[in-house]
Amino acid sequence: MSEPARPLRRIEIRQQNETLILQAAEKVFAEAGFGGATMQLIADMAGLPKANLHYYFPTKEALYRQVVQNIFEIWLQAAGSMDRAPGPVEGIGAYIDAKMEISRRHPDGSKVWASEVMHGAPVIQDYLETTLRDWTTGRATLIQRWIDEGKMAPVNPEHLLYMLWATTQHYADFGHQIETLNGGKPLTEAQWRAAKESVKTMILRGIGAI
Amino acid sequence: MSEPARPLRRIEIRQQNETLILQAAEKVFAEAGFGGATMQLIADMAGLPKANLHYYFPTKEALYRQVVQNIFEIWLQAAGSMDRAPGPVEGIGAYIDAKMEISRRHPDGSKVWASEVMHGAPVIQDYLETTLRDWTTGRATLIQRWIDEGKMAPVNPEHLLYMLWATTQHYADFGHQIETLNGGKPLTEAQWRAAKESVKTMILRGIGAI
DNA sequence: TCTTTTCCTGACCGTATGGTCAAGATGAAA
DNA sequence: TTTCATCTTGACCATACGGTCAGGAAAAGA
Repeated sequence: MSEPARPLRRIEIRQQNETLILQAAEKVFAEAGFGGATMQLIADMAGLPKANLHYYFPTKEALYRQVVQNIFEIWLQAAGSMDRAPGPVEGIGAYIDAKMEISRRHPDGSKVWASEVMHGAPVIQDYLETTLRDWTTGRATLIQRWIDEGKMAPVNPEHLLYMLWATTQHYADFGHQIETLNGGKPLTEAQWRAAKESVKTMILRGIGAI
Repeated sequence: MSEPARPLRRIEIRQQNETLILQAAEKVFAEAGFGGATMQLIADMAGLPKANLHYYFPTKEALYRQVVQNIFEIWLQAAGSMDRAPGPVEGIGAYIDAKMEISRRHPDGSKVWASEVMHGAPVIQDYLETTLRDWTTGRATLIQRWIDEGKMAPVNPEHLLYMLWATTQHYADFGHQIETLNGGKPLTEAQWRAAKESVKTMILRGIGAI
């Protein structure tokens, strides 16, 4: 029936349980918000006793912090897709693809991130002021270069970035609304493709790149 | 110093206190989320004893529900700005203006709305399925007509609407992030104008209307 | 004025929550 | 096998929360 059940090694135990807890936590935090989430609920979803959660993560805040940081890592990964591109069509196109894929694969993470920022970023304010700000100014410079090279229309780089974030993350954060308007059914594979294409076409044409 | 302090009439008292409570509630719900908000905090912010809140609103849910409904009303008002326009430039332009103005004037309301939808719209699901769905299909038809009349490129109307919502509401929901990237200062009057223009230009060009 | 209705609020209650702890179980090391 | 470090967990605790209530204050009506 089940696994041969070889006794797990220490490191395996730790990693397995931490992953289990973090996955459950991401889901619960996304569904209920930080204040609405309870350690008991996360524990139940992870299939562990509540006291065990506090063994791996001393406080609810610590657990939440880890969840948010993990999301930021994913976010940073996608951020790289914009570089090493000869122009906006490839660079911004790839970035939209990557961010749409995140919205599809990690909707809970995206919601936790949105919630965190909406509440004033109490936990990741320092990231906003360092990593995110650096990334943003770097990318704004890149966009400005493309503009100077005549590869796209002279748009405000910051507002373009905001539009990219807003539009792509909307498919995760407001996924429930989209699903409702889609007759109560999640977007199909084909609909996701259409969404990506729509977003890419409208934005790339909007910045005069195509 | 202060007012002559004519004793308030019943109806005045009721209206004044309800408004006071609703304003405080909107702020607290936006800052802390439904789960993180406490009746005590709302009461303190409104300058009333907690028991008085329960006199006007029987439960926390009832108070929250009223806050969300008020936001939906504002949302619906802006929704009208898209009609009675000869084409996308005027219609969508006006809609963007209206929604950007809401993001600026009612950022807390926008956050509460976003939070509500992100958590699966437990309170306003029926609105999504009725009013919002009707409005959306109606506007999609309007956009399709503009496309058929050759006034804009053939884009998917639904995804255009999502982009409009996402982009405009981003300035409220992620206002903290934008403020941080703006050197920690809120957008100035001029920056808001620039934001509006950027959004309008990029989207209207993106749909081939200009 | 007297009566009735509405408004106000301090004190209180049951519950649920985040967090603790001590004692036991289990895998690693000697 | 024996010893040690890590992991597990039921029971427990202090606190904070949503909500109640009784009794008084104030306005409206007669």
